[in-house]
Amino acid sequence: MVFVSSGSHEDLPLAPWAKRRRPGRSARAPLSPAAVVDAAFAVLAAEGPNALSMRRVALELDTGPASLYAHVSGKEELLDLMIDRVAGAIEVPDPDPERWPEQVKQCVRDIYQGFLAHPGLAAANMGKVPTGPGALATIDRFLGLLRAGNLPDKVVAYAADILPLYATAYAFEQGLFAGGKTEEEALRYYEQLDGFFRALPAERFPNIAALTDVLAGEDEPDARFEFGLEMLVTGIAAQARR
Amino acid sequence: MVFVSSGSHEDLPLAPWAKRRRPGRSARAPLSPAAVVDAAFAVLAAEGPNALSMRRVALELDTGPASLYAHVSGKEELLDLMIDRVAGAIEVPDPDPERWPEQVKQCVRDIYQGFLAHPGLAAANMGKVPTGPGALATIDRFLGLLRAGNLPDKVVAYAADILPLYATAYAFEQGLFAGGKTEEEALRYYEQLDGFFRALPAERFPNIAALTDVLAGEDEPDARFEFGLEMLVTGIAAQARR
DNA sequence: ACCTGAACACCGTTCAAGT
DNA sequence: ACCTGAACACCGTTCAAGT
Repeated sequence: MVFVSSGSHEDLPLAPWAKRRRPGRSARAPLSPAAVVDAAFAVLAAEGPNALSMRRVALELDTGPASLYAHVSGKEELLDLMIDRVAGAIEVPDPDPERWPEQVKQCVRDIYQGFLAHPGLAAANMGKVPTGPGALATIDRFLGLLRAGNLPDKVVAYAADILPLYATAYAFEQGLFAGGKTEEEALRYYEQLDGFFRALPAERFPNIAALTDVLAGEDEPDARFEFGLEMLVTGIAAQARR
Repeated sequence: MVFVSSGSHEDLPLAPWAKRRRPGRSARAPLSPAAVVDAAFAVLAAEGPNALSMRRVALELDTGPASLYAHVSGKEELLDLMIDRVAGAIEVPDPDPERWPEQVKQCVRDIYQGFLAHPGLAAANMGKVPTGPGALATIDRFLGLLRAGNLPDKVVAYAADILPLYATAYAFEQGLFAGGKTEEEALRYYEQLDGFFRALPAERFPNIAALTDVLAGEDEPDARFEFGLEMLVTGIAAQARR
């Protein structure tokens, strides 16, 4: 789990000589966009994506929902700010020609892990062109890495779109699937699903029946993610100029 | 645009001797799960995904929201039923070894187009294992097509997951992007975005600056979709047993 | 059995009023 | 300027009551 936070020190204990604020809003830092985003991450981590509402974030800050709108234009911008932190936290290495395919793959894994660690953001990230400073910095470095693969510019541009889309979509899917399920619940769900597929009439669904075992064996999402990733990166690398 | 409907005849004129119902709920077919799904598709087509609420669907049927719950367990099931129609409408051809890669690609395109034509369903489809009759039939035929590629069973299983995920994610992204935008608005948005990227400081984002032209030229989502599709299918085909 | 009005427990957002 | 209570216009879902 990646911990994402701004540089604020609000969890440090108060120095004894610090003026205590009158209670009402407890001794918290004053509101700011960063504080709102911090609170949103706290809510997300503590109660999951379904609890991530303006009202719940306001509660986290001991205030009413209207107060947030002085620092954030709305829920969409709040999500964008959260996404920008996650995107900005992704570290893209300096290109090393010897390890190029592995470097690209690791970046995509990091995008995947970043969104998987913060369920609810993957969905909000799809269909948007990132314009935040964190995302732009990461994208620029990622473009730099891709360009080191000696690819035509057009392939670089396509790859820079498709690889993050793959990582984001996979994280969205995986996050929804695992979301709010305990280990035990997930196991139960898998068993039920397995039972359902085994109970299907084989004459009507012959291919499902023939593949039930291997379809059921897919409780390794990582292997499936790697399978698709390997294909995409291999395909991209194959377009290198000679 | 794909038209999806059940076999009901509700748009036929009433025969003159047919008993007119007392007005209150106009002369409509009685409620049924299929009628609810029909109404939901009508709302989606007329007002887009944001309008697709239980309440709006109920209004379409001249009734209150509570009435829907006699035929559908909730919004999630309604979406599942809608998805099952879209999935069931996808036609998977009998395998033709000579045209195998093209056949697979066409199926993925059809999934993409199916979800693109019904925005809002792509998001709801992610992270779910399909269990409806329409989707199962399509999946079975798609598995049959994949198996004709002489692939190891495990590759068939992975491909059957990743290809629809790609199509669904792409449709989700594209649908969000295009969603509710007129042609003119979309063009304006592209211009603004182009302006934004050109205004970025080149020394801080050198790779974005170097690629602005080719990044901006990406107003051809179909080409990008095909680029990724080609890679995935080529990569899958390459795993055929010799 | 099927349908319904009314209510419950939520949303995001706005706005006039406070300090 | 920043914050707030209250309200507005929505949600999905439940439930007792109708027919």
